[in-house]
Amino acid sequence: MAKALRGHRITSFDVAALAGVSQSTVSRALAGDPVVSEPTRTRVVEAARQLNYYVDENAARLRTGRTGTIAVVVISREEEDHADVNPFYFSLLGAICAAASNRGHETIVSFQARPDTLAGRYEEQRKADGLIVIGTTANRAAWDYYRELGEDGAHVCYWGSPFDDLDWIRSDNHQGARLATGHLIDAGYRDIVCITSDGSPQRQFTERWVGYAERMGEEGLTPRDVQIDERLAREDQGRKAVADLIAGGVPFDAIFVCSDQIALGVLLELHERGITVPDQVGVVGFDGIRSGAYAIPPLTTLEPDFQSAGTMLVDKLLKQIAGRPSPERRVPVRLVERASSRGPKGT
Amino acid sequence: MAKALRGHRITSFDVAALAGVSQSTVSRALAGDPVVSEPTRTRVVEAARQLNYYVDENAARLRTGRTGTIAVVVISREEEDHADVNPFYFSLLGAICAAASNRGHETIVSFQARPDTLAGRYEEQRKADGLIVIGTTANRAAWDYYRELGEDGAHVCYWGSPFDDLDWIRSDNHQGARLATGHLIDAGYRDIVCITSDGSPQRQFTERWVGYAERMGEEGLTPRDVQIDERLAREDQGRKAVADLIAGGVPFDAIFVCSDQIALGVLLELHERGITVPDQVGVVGFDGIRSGAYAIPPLTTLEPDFQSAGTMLVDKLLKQIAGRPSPERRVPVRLVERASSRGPKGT
DNA sequence: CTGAAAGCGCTTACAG
DNA sequence: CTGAAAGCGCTTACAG
Repeated sequence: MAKALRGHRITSFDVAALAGVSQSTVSRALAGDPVVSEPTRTRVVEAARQLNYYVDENAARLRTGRTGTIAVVVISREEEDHADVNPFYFSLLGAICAAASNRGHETIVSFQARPDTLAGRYEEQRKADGLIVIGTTANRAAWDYYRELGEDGAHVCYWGSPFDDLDWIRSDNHQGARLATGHLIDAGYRDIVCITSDGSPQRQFTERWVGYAERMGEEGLTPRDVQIDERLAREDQGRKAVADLIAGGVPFDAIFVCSDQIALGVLLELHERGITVPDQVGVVGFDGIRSGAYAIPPLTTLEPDFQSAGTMLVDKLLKQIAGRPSPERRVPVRLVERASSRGPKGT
Repeated sequence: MAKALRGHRITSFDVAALAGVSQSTVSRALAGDPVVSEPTRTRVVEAARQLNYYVDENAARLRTGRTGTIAVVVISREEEDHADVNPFYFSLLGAICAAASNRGHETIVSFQARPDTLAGRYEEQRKADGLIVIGTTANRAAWDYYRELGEDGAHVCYWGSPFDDLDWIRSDNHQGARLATGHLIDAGYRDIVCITSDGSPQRQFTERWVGYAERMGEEGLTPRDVQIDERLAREDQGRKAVADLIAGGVPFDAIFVCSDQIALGVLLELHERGITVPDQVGVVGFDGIRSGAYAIPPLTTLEPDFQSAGTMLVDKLLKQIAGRPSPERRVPVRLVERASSRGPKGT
């Protein structure tokens, strides 16, 4: 078998010779063309097995023009190490690869950060049929680059795009924020603030803020926001927001944080200041990253259904390629109750 | 530009016509062949830019036989969700993709878990020039599958292989374990136990145990191990090991845990039993996963240099493909001191 | 149901 | 330094 890889390459002609049929019949038989008779197919398959033959995908793709491949780009911050990419995107990446595989597609993956090395001409190079872009919205240069790609006619789908007009999938942020806020209210918290950002390109934060504010209003409570400093690392954004909140002197007994990564910083800062969670202050995050389960204390959060997220992204892209519309945009989220927030009052 | 993707495909013949040269000159010019004169190259490059032309990689690969692509397989447990893959492997995956990109290679990524859908004939299908396998050693069927691939002549490199005879890269486990043990000893801990596994395929655990035992011996201390139950999830392995340790009645004041994931369970169990860390018991993990930084308390650990790990894996594979030997096998690790262990005595 | 032939778009000896 | 031509290994009309 080593010979098959190292020496003369086995082609469909070799299989044809062994099976006693023509090369075109080999191609049809292995592609599963129903026009081939069953006895012939059996002979061909057996010959291919004996010779350890596999179709050369480059030749097949050159001929058909289809690649059966999806490119996935993970955008990170320019200064960020690859080991420090938000684990949320790693989980999403895993789900996308799995979903693509379920649909019979290969995935080529690329981490992109520096504006001078952005790459995405996958379709022009016939490396992929389309592109899924995920990752931080903090890297504006990257988002502008991929937006342009789409305008040039490439097939692209996004997770949580900063641009509303693109083909995107997002968490059900509105419903999730309502769930989080309702959960805190039910637990007896009243002075609930929201750590968010409305100046950032991160539309998801705005959507979460709106859901929170809406639910607060329904209860006759006043929504109040603390804006993060986008220039800091996520964790430090959380620390600083808590410092700002306390410096502002407005009383609070719970915090809805629009991102788990930021919430981890919030928990650290509260801990260091001797403020006990969940007794003095309840905290709820958003995203369901696994670090939350080991935080001080374990973080209540809203977790999107990653498997659905992967499948929806892949299916949306495949439909876009096929020229069919796909209305689905929102991934369902569920509340994961942990120790950073009390349970419903009286429980 | 949209036309370039949607309508007639732009080829090197179109570029040749616009630049007023032959198709072969276009190919040479864009490939950077130094035989092409500078004025000619400039004209060709400009024509390609105008037409938004990119080389069809399928045609190029068919012709050259090289793919410029590395396949990366992440093995997970059969029952495991893709969102639950050990974050260590996600960090490693990011580093591998980055390193491959630095070497001018594309990466196709696949998550593999179920034994009936294992896939890896990347070279036979001419999808990649070689394969890097990372992930849990708990999935024995998967490791056997990829081992066989290598025996069939495929180019494969592994992270932390259960098989010593394969071409692998691992953390410098021996040195790391010595660092961890020395750190605990310096802090004044004496009854230091090691949570590990010697029956498992995970050779790295054995290597860490050996380094720990060696360092203990040098200090005249008795090494003692607690074996994990491989059937459990990593976190539960840690919880159970602590329970076993306490049930055994042997005194301990520090634990060196051979994996961060297991250590997170250890911390939770100690916390729930009211055992304070680092005062009553010091804890050190291994792997440098980011969740450790948010654990109760933040986990002291040994972190491999992920960037080196990615580069070493890619370079080892490329050398294997080129038929050249590569002696490098060990990735340097550094001690990351956090609150789960005291500092050196008197500090 | 099967076969002979064209052609996908490149790279690279070969010739000049 | 540049061009004409062969050929990589398939898929798929077309013919029978």
